[in-house]
Amino acid sequence: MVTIKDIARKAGVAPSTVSRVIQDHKGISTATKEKIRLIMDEMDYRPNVSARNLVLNSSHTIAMILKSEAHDAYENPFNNAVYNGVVEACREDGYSIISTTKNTEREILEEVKSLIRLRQVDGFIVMFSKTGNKVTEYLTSVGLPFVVVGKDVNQNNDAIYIDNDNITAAYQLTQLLIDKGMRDIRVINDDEGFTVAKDRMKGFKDALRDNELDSDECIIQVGSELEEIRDTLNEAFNSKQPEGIITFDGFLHAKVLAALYELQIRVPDDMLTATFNDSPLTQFASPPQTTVDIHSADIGREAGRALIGLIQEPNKLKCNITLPTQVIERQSTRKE
Amino acid sequence: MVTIKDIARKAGVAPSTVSRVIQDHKGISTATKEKIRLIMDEMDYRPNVSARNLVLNSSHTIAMILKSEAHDAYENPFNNAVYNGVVEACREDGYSIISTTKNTEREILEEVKSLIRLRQVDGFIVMFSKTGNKVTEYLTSVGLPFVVVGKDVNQNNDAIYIDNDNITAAYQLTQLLIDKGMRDIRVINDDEGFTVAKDRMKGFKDALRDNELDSDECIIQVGSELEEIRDTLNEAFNSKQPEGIITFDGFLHAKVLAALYELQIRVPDDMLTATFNDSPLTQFASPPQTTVDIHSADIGREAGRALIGLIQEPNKLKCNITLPTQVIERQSTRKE
DNA sequence: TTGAAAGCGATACCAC
DNA sequence: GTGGTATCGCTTTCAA
Repeated sequence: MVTIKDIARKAGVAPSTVSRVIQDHKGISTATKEKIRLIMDEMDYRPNVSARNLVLNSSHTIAMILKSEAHDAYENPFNNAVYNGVVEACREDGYSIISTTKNTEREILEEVKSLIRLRQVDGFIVMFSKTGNKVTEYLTSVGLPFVVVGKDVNQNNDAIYIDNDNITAAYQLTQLLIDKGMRDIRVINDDEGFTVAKDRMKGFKDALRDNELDSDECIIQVGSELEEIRDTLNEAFNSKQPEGIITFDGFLHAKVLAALYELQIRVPDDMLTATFNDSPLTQFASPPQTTVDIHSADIGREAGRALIGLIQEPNKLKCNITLPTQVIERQSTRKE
Repeated sequence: MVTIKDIARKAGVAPSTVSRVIQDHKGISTATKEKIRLIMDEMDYRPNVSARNLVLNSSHTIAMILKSEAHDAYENPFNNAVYNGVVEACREDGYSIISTTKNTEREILEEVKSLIRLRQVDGFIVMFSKTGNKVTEYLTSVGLPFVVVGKDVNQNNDAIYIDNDNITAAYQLTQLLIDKGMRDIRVINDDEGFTVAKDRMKGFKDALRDNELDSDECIIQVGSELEEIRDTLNEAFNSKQPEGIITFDGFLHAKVLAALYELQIRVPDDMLTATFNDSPLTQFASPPQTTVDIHSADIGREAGRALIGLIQEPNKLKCNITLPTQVIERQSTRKE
């Protein structure tokens, strides 16, 4: 294996000089820089990550923290897509990723603390946004860089927040259904706690209000089990079957569709359906679903880049990032 | 940060002794072992990974190599599930993972070579099995440990192979359809090259033969685009519409279902459908699909464990691992 | 603008 | 059984 000393010897300079060239240090003549770069290329030199990490006391590793049932987390295409985006961003700069899931905030906090000591993580991507988030509070207090995928609830200037404009997205999706002549539209959701759900709810209600539709009693809260969902829907539809439904997450939506199938409700003939977070689960559903593409992989890529930027330059200005959304209409809202 | 020297000082021993205790070295008295372990606990000592990697010239990192379009690879639930299994196995031993996808074997080979130098990967998980696999040949030649997810095509004793019994699984799935009275069953597949497809094909044909059914002309080869699939199926069904179809991969199957929907072929009323690789895509399809659960996450876990075992003990006997499969019947094959 | 040398934290060889 | 110490590859002062 070729080391920094080999390069130095061949170039007739000291290892420290080579090290400076690697870092494009100002104060090294262009001549030597070029000479040494050439030799590094020739010898196909790659710096040893462990050695560098050791002396810099960093791990070149970031952690991605999810909050949910482990099983669900890894099956939900949204998380996978974001993860892949993060992977991409990390590869560009040679970072590694640790990804963990816990169910409660307490457990997450433990994990975060242990991660900080145990593996020397350089920063965190927190995959959820909530008011009174203990995890972000803790990270702020210890001063470790982190970015949050979600909304900046209380204008936290210690971190970068990556989000879509979920209010507008939900407004547009709802408007699409209203434009189809739907008057009775309901929302299906499984966890009210997250900011993303609140935003989507707001967009939904705003759209109803602007179209002078009533927004009372149009929220259906469900669990995560298929049978449970089916029964809840069945009961909710008992008095009056809505003309259209919007689910706040694509993964949940797949279960809703399976439930509708069991209830013998046909899409789009009996009911229009639409959801958020486009993925194969919605693209290749039967029928393919109208969704809001929130560009999950891009969220991940931006989150990764932002975090790495923060790690390398902790004092840089922390500006939040809002990614565009796009309503994709498919057959689930196309009644002949 | 507490280091090995701090422990040594507090215990009144040399750093080397502490190091030996960490490795549970035989030749250290139980008394000192216990004493030092206590102190390590008290001081909440964690070995520095970078330092250890540096001196051991290892990276504590394994690579997972996929062969397909990047986009597809990360959307296919099978790959994600296997990956999660690998993650779990790696976490147990503190290993990190690099995952990459390339389209051609040439590109993969380049990536592998570069990975070996660039990041000092300790071993590989090769996510495909083929006859004449250049990647496994190369890895064998350089002597780096690797495991293959797939079938041991030519009794390669230099690596561990993790696989299901795909022949039997396909046989059982086919038999299930035959038991439903289906006589005209077709297979849909997108890539014949992989061993897994060959095995499933054999199981399928064996089942037909044992039931005295004709197996000619029952293979439908499709591409990966939805429109393409729809057109191919439409044409294939033109002369005679089969009574049942089996797709060799669950991700492809989702597209097939979407195509059937467009062609206005109803499942299970007009046609029974079944596939491999159970996932949310098949569980929550409309209708939920009969599938073979190949326990993808377990494949990943076993692959990870096997690889780590190989890394830590390169000369240990390399025995292949066969995981069980399980046919799960759902509504797609239940005609009222 | 460059060089010499100390040191990051852990391991393993050679002594005793 | 245990201790002393060179070593891994790189960065970074301090000097020149």
